[in-house]
Amino acid sequence: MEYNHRSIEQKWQQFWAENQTFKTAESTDKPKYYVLDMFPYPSGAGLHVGHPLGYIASDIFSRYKRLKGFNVLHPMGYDSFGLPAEQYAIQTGQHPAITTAANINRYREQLDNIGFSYDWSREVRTSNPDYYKWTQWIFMQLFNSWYNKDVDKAESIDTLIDKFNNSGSQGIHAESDEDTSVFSAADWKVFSEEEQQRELLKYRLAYLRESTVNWCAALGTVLANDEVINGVSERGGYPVEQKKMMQWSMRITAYADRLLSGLDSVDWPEPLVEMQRNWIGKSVGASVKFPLPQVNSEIEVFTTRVDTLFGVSFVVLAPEHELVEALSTDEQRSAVTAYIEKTAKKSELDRMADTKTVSGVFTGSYAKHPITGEEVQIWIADYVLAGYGTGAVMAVPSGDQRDYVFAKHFNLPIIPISDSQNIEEQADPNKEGRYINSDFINGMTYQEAVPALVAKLEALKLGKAKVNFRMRDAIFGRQRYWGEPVPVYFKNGIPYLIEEKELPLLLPEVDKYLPTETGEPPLGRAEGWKYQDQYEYELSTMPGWAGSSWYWFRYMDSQNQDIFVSKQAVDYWKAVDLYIGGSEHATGHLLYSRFWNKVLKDLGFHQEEEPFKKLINQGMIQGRSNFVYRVLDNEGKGTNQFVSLGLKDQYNTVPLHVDVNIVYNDVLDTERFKTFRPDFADAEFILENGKYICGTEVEKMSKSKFNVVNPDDIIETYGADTLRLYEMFLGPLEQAKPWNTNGIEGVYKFLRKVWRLFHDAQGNFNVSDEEPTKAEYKALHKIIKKVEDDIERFSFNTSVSAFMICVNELTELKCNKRQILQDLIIVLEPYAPHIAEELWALLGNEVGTISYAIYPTFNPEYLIESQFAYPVSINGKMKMNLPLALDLDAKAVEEIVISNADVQRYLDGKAVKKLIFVKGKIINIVI
RNA sequence: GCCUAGGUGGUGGAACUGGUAGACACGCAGGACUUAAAAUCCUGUUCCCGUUAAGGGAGUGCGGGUUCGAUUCCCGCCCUAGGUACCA
Repeated sequence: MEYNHRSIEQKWQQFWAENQTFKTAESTDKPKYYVLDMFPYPSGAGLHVGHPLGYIASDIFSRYKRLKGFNVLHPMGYDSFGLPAEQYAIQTGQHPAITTAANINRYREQLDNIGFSYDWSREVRTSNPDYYKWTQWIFMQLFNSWYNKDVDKAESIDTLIDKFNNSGSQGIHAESDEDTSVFSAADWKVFSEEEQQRELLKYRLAYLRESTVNWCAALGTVLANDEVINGVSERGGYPVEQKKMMQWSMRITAYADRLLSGLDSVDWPEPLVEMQRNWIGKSVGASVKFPLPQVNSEIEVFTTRVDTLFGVSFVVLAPEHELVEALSTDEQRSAVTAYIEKTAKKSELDRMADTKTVSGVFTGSYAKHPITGEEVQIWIADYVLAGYGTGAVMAVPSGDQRDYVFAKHFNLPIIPISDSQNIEEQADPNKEGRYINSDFINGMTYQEAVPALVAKLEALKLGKAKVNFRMRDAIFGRQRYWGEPVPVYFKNGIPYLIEEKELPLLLPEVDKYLPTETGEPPLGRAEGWKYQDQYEYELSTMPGWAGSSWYWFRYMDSQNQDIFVSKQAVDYWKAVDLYIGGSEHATGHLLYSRFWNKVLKDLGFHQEEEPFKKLINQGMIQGRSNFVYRVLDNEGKGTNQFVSLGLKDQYNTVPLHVDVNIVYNDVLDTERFKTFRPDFADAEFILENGKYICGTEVEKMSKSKFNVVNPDDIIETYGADTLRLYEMFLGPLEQAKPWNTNGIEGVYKFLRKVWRLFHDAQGNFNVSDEEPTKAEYKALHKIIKKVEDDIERFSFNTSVSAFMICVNELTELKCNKRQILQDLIIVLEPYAPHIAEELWALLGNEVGTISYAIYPTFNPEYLIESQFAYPVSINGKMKMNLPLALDLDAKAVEEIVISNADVQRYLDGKAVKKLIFVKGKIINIVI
């Protein structure tokens, strides 16, 4: 029988499912290993050939680890709350749960076709009440916690209440809102319930506060910062505006330092680590206050260069700064108002795009320099951003290029502050010289000046050392339907948690998935949706990232009804050892997950500071579009003639996308093309060499470009094993690459060769029990070593090539030895599990047990080179085949006499200076 | 602008700590088997010179450098992709 991928693959997929071959349990006699894929959002379009890339890699790794004797946890699930299902519901009225279930079924079918070794008994779906019960429960833990800076971790809110009861707000070092009150224990005790709750809310890790949010009117919801790309929504590309709203937020900024330092302990790709570092955006500097006696206030600025304080010649406020109104003098008021109106009209995008134009306006007021007391002008300008730092900067034109340009433009003073500065053409921020024009730090170096200044400012209570972060707290509510309800109700406008035994708080039914007439979120439509029939529930739902911020815990113990993960399970599985997914989650999911992981650790639910030890980003698979060229007539209208790529320049043509599935190796199947669209039925072709060659272009994979390739189609034609091997063969895992089916035949041929090697001409399984020869062992042990090395360093593409070489060698040797095959298929199993299982069974092993086999041990003895002639170069130049049976001693090279006549001619009487050995062989003689 | 990754045949790519550059595969050309096709197998395939061959020369984005020897290390530049930005 020929290699029949259809029957083999169907048989084993069914066997694995029926026997639960990959079901995992905690085991004490094997080390554990946790391999996780980023779970997919099940979209209506199903999987295309790009999606499984990372899943195949993780499956290969999981299967390999099993063969290496590890107890492997390799689960899969669905991130099933999200916008597309809801948008579809708005259009069609179909409940998102129905759409989602259908999409999941489709995904599952497609995943099963590829032959993954997932333990499906642990599947999670974030939209299942059994699952989101615990998402809500974790929210409650966050609501019930505060961050104690004294011990640098989150604690139960009860410990804070105790402190308030004992000593009031004194001596509390917490991450909190800015506007916390100062009170004594006695004050606290007489606070009303409402006052107490309002105060506590300022400390909770999940809190409700009036915040400036990214409001997307088109989507009818707020968005987190990572969901806004270049001023438009990540999903849909709709405009986003800044708006003040009461919103749930997560105090992720409390963890900024730990999120940053934790990056040093994980094995992640450098670009990803860098992205998170930039996102967190730590800058070390000082905050400095410029007194405003005229309004009995002060302007606080943040600076990373407090040493340049005496170079300040003016102060700049963002147009949105709260003091702008009070500081505008009557003469300047109209100019200021006009400027604010002008900047307000500019969209976020315009403001970012236009960094060249210098603009700003004088407020008419002056602030006092904190040390010299001199008056400095206060300006407003849109180069200062309201959202970063304090929304105000001290301008040092000699040291900062933006300030320099601004000062030049408006003719403001530029004060040199260092004897090493050159400020003829531009600002000079160097820290090398000694200070001048700088009061008491004159003559000091940078290292001396900074602490001196900070001490002085602290003494004056006009400044202090400060660390500033770019990262903001994460907005946690969405004004949408298809998400987790927030387990909160309101009494007198104060949020309270519902009781734990009420969980899960089920998502209620609504008549429409749109906001209410009064502009409330869709949950406002739910009838009778009140806590204990009297208190209003929170109407917004949780954001998309809620369910994905803890799901790796649930896989450890997915059926547990009492807790999100049992102590026993989490003590065994600990953290994810290998996580594979796309880099697009760098500042979203991967940051939020680390945050929740740390909170849950602080609260004592597990021990791991970081959830994902090693992370690999698989590169995106792009589409590769094919084009046909339609010939245009004299009036420029399309005719029925299509000209092949190589001849198109002789005609006036227009390119048209053509379905890549009717193109093979860029040659168009002209018959199928005629049925591609009705108006192509009588198409005529101008061929080159009897073929129609299509043009190509790399684009995003999308239906409208007819370049979507469905894995099911590939599997139908070539089989899952071929798909798995080919996706790996395509190139390095981490590299982005276009999908191109052109080379797939080579991989398919390889599998057929393996099959034929162990079958006779009649197609009967045929192995020999003879002892393998040395050459056969060599071929085998080369592949054992190579695949092991490759998998350990995630270089899957080179393994596939090595397999091909191995089988070519064995075919050459006509080797069908049982002992060779037995080990060969174990090595092959991670990549092509179906054919491996089949051959394993044919060899007479217990059916379906190859996954539990032991990876063969590499024996280096088989790889020792025999002493034949090989090329040697002299001074790295000429090469010759040296029949080297010479007994050479590298220590005494000068004594060496090389008798070979050819070599002597080249040596020309010169002494040998050095012999270069590589892997025990001489490869170069230096004379 | 800054950060990160990368630039190798007609194509995808290989070369792991500096050691025969182009493995493996696709494509292409020629051939075997076949009435024919499919399938399979064999040979060739970086470029230039050389009638075939033997042989020689050039060659890993560009220009230098270190080394007996550089795709690999160093310096300067060009280009591509991803991220990020008046971040004070």
